Amino acid sequence: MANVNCMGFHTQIASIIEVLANAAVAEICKLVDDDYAVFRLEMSQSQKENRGLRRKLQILELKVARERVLTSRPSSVKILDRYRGMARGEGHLTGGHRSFVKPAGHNTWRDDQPITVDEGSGTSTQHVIVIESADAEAAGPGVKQERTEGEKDPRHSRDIQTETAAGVMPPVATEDLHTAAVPQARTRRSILEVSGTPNAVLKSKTDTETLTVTHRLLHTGSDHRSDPERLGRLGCPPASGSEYLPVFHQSQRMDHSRGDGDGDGDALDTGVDDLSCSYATEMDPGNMPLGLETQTDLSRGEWNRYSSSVYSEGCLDKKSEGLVVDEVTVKLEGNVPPTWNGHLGDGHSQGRDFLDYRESLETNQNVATHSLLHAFRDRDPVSTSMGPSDSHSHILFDQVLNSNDRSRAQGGGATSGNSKEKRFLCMFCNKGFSCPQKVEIHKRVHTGEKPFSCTQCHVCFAQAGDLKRHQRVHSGEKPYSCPQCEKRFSRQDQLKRHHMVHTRERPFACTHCRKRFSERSYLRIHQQKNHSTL
DNA sequence: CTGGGGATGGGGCCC
DNA sequence: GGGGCCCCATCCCCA
Repeated sequence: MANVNCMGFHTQIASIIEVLANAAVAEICKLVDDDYAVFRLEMSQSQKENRGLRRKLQILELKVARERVLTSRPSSVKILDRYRGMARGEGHLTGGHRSFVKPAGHNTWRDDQPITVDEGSGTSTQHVIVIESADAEAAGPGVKQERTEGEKDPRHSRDIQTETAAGVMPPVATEDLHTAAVPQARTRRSILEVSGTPNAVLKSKTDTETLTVTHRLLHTGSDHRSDPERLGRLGCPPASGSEYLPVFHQSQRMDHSRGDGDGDGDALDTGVDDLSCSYATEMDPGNMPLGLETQTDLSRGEWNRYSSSVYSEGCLDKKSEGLVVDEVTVKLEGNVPPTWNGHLGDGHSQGRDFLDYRESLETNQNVATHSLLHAFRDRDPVSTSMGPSDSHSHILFDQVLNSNDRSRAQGGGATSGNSKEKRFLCMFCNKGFSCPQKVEIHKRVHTGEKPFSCTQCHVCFAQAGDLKRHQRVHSGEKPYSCPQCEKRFSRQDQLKRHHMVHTRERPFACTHCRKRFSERSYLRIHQQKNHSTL
């Protein structure tokens, strides 16, 4: 009996302890939640303060840049190189690593050639390059100069000021600028290069509007440098030791400003420790359309190649060494066209988004608008490709156009198919797709973007599956064999096509001569040759 | 030798 | 991602 009472007592104690424990846990949770809420509140306040400080910093930088423009002598050619305390990588510009990428096959820089800055070796200098066009005209090509830190050239810490009447300013040059043809700046502008983070900010500023182009590079692993020779191949050289390299990533979209003027997602948020390059471009007040056209000129070649150069750097990064995120962000402050959705960091869009912006400008300013395809055709064919300005670009351009026509012929065009499911439209051809990812892939038809590069033959592909299929060419893998003749094929569709040899199947009949063919293309060729007048 | 047609390789791109 | 279709290029055969 005593044992029974004892057991009951223990049970009661256990239950009490359990209740107390539950209460304690609940109270702890409540305290944690409260503290967490307070912490989040403090965090948000801190973030707001940071944003405010960043804005102030931006304003100050812009003011400094403008003051330098106003106070500098027009005829002077200077480069101001502010040393910010960190040791600059000696030989950064002259060693095996190159600081910018020059398209292969071009020994000299052209006006419209972009210059990709590679600040991946921890350089910490800040360059303010002010270019006024008139001097550039007078001085001729190659007035921009930059010296490594170790050089004692007095021009090292100068402002470059040139003044040209017209032209486009490529982002920046950091190597061998003696050979660089100085771009003819259409407007008076200053270029502020801030080295210290892998962020490159292009700013085109007027009194009311600022176009900020942010190029963010996040490199992990070792510091890779571009090889101009390899860059010559479609602007998409392969990476050694990797099967293929999807260089453009659809992520990071959330980081892009949408032209709302909010600095939350601006380039300065991308990391303080990063190297950044900032270019402030001053334009004639009230001439924003021209200035923006200047920027869109980048998309017609300068910028596209610029970004493709960066893109090429991404290709050079080894897959095994980590993720490479190449991102370019275009930010508009001020009067932003409502249809603007262009940000070069749009995963796969490359310079094409400038076209979108240009299109939106035309729309918003009641300028005679082109169709998207027309706008595309209006562009320099070179800029439609990922590579340098070689003949392949024109081929690619034709391919893009043809593929565009073909895509329409294959049911493309306005919301082909089931529109209720294909509600994601291609901005080029208005074709509908079921999900945004498919649109992104499809847009490569128009942009010519081919992020997947074969490491063995340097051929680039727009889709990963195409690369995978292609690699059987090198591996010799032919998993599909014909049961009739033991002939082997690397692809199933090839086997299927071959199978018609045995079945004598000829499903495609000429309507003019009743001749039959096993493939539609045979029929088409036949009709072109024999019934071309029809 | 030439041209038409067949077979095949391979890229583009949509589903 | 894979399947499938389209297309083009190339080679070969043959009338």
